[in-house]
Amino acid sequence: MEVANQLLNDGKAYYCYASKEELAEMRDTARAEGRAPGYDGRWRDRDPSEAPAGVDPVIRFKSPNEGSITINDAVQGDVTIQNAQLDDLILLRADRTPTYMLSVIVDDHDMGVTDIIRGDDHLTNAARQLQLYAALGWDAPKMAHIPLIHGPDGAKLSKRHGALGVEAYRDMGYLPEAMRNYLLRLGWSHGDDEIISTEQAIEWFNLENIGKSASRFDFDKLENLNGTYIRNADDAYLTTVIAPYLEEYVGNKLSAEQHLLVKNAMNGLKERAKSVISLAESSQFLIAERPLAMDNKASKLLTADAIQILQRLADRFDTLTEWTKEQIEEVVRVSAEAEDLKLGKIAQPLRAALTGTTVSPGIFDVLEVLGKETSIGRIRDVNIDS
RNA sequence: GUCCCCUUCGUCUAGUGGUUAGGACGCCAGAUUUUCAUUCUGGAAACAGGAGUUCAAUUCUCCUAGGGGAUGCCA
Repeated sequence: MEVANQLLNDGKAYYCYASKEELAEMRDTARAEGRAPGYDGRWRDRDPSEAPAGVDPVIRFKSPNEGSITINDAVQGDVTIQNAQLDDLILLRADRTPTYMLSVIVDDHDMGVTDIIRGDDHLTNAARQLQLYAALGWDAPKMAHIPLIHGPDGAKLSKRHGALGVEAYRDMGYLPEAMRNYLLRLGWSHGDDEIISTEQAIEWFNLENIGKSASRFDFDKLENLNGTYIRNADDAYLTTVIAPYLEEYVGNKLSAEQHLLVKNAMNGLKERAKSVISLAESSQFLIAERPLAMDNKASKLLTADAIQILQRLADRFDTLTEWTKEQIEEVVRVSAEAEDLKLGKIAQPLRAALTGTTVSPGIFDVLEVLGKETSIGRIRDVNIDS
């Protein structure tokens, strides 16, 4: 690369023939003596004519040994590092390819990058890069080094740990907007504000309010945030989001009617979901084939007595000419009275018959959304089963 | 080892030289309720420790401890 050659010509870089073994030895002795570890600069001023035969040299940067360099960081403040602490880094490898340190510098410069925001694990790199910028006579970009995010146990995030890509969080059922809100709040604040939309975040975000300490990833809070975003989300949008899960469940594409069915039930469904996954699961009963499979708790509710009561209820439903929530509720309440039962006693078995589970949106909503035919059909299915 | 950074409830955080140290998640209790949720009310819960500056320190300074990061012919 020309930049490396330019530094070479300016006497700001040099060839180094040190072997891997020598390097390891330098590190060991430096550590033993309590000095800064790293290359000791043995080829810094040596003439290339002394080079050992058959060794492809690397090109090292002749970094200043005296004084110090201070990084004017937008979040860390002024951080000063002694130049002596920084050894002569490699610019070009033995095979003439550039190292990361050289690449970023010239890339950023060529691309006209003005601001660098990255993890604070790059803080010492910043010092080295600043030296390089100075040697090249280039203006250094503004820098901001933000704290790292740790795993739930306080350890550094790793592949084993939860530092997964965004797709992983999507697959766990987190909405992108909830994820953004959570991450934003992790290390940055705007007073006591917690729920911050993406639009609001764009307007408010700044570097000054970024904290300096590392934070832990807390799934409980993420989940809570996810729940509130789901509750506030548009029904049609949520239906689209869970459609793929439902299609996997039924094994084929959702029909227009099924799609509509789910959308119509969404208002009650989203109220109790904390993730896209659980939302999809709680929606399954809507599009399930008759007869419904009962889960354990549901079948326990369907005693012989309960089933008889439900059949009588179904008969009453038959006589309805209008299938509206009000009509349905009226019939159920009247039935309960006629059977001398509390509403709950009839609502739970009914829920079991209609959904196959013990958990669902309000029972009248379920009835209405399912429609007269399906509702009565599912109730009668229960009779036949037993 | 050396260098750099960090430290307010369990977690994410607000905050000020004088506050009952605030909010959120979680937790506990209660209310509402056809299930589960939601919602509402109340509660427990923190300024890491030690010096110093000051009439007064959570807030300013120093030290200690603890945590994190960097120490590659990786990026």
